[in-house]
Amino acid sequence: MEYVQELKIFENYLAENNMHLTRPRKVILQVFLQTEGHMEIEELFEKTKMVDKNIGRATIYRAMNLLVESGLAQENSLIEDKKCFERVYGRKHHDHLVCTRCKKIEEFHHPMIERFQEKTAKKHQFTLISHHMTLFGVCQNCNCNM
Amino acid sequence: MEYVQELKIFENYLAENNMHLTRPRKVILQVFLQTEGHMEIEELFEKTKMVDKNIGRATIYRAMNLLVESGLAQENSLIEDKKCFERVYGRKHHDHLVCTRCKKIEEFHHPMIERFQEKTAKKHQFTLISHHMTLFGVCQNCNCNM
DNA sequence: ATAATAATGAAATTGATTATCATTATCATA
DNA sequence: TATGATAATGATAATCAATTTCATTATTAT
Repeated sequence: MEYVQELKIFENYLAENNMHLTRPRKVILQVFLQTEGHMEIEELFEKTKMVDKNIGRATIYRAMNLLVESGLAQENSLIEDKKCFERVYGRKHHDHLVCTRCKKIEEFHHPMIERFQEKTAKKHQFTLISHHMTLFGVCQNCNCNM
Repeated sequence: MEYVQELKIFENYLAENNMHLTRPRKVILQVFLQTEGHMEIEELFEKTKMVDKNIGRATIYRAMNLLVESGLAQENSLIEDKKCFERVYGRKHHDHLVCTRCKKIEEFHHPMIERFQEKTAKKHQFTLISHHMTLFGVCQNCNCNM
């Protein structure tokens, strides 16, 4: 079994809340961890079906919420009107750059922006919890093929 | 009739697209312009009902899309799972700071952040079109009453 | 005034997500 | 390792915002 750390975190979270590490949850965790980048429910549903075709969509929704609550996953709102998840444990914080034509997603991190966000929050007397920042543009490839 | 500028912009946009400035559209524009801050469809629906109780929700949805397309309105995703609009014509660009407890929304503008966003896009060879940036935190008032 | 066409409102539809509920699985305890 | 209390599951129904459909009405160029 790979992803020992993540499994332990999930187990702990479940135990703390009197929940069980069931087979479907194990499968969903594995599929989630093995998927690169951003993923939608439907993609996870298709992939879990390969492993166990009995796992239903509702269970995916439920399990993904648990993964977010346990700190392993993060929900992004990159896609309009759809939930979208990505790994967060063991990965550095980053924001996103989305090509509005081909939908390609790139990640970036800008420490100065983060610092200014902190300062802005302080100036408004807010205790900063998190932020969403997404830049929308046209990538080089799409720019050339216009 | 107030908001001569805005009305002219809307009229132009409609004319350019072979669409008509109808009474419902006029009413919706007025209600939209007279509403401060951020508004949801339901709020606009209630307010237009005061002026003309026959205007339906579908017409509000359709008109708001036109207002966005004409550059008078902007759609924000501050509220999960719901459309949210605000005036954009004649107002300065700004981003948002949302209190996660009382849902209060404050506006801010940070030129340095904007500049770094530009630089980041350039570095990734993206032609920047727009961005979403929202900071989530707890406002002073909510912090005290915890 | 009158065609040609656009817009409307009511109702139906969509599509993602959540809730329900009977059944099944899990696990601490005996 | 059996048992019973409880949690989880999957199928299905329900929800809810948003969109589409469509017969009717309004608009505008002529």
